[in-house]
Amino acid sequence: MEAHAAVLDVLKAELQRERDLPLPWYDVLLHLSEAPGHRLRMQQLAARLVITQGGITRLVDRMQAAGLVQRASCESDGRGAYAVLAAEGQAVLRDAAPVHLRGVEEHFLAHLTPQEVEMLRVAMGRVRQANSGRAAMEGVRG
Amino acid sequence: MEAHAAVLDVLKAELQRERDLPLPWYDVLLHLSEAPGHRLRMQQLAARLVITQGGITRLVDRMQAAGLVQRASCESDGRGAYAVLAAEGQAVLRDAAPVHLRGVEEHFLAHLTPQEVEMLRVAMGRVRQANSGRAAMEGVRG
DNA sequence: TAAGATTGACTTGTCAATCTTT
DNA sequence: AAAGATTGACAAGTCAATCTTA
Repeated sequence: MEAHAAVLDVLKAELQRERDLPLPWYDVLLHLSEAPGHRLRMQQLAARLVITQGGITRLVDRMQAAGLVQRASCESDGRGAYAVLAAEGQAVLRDAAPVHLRGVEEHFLAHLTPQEVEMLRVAMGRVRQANSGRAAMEGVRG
Repeated sequence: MEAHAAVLDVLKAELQRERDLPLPWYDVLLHLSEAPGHRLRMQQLAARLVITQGGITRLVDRMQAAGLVQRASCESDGRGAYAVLAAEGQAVLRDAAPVHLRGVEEHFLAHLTPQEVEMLRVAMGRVRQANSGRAAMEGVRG
């Protein structure tokens, strides 16, 4: 827990200082850029960032106001909405990615052996899988 | 990152639901109970929780209002203040610990082999050490 | 009736300024 | 002058209620 918090604080401060970009914004841009059509449903995005529905609405609000993403309605489901990567968002991501990737390398990966990295990848994937979506199920036990 | 967020959300929700206790409060109680004299300077506590000075002041404020901790002045340094574990806080910790420990076992450790756990412990200790206190140093590079 | 998204009220933490003591 | 703690103003998320569409 402490390692996670410490690394994140460093990466967050670095991205903020060198590119004036909050880490959650980077995360949104990255996920959108990897998605087909550079777009994701609000729910999908919320799940990937592990935040709530209300949270993703407000986050996308701010990024839309800054011109980094746009909203688009969903043809197949009138209730749904897409968050779409804007051109400006793509540019910002391209600009920030090297900084962040170097940060991850320098402040995290550099302290681990390749074996540790691989084990971490596999083990954490297992943990993530087992716990995804569990917080939502209030009274459920098991 | 996603594994961390997912596990934490589950543990947080569990502790809140079954013992009506926020996870940061548990963390404070735990650190105080392990400290000599059941007390820690505000700074020490902030460092362990990886939050800011202002943040720890407010957190201790709330827990003091709830009767779980007390404040005490420091004899050796008139500027300093201690957060001290109160009797009620000790009771709350005793009551909540089994729930949380079972949660950690069930939602985290159960998905890892003993080898993975040990490697994680060592590797993350290294990462934590390398990154502790780095976020505070604004312009420093290296 | 339920699901997806949004909004209002609120909680909790951050940052920068301030106060006290060293 | 600097360090430890606190405070005011603010940022960003949560929860529960609401609106629209399925």
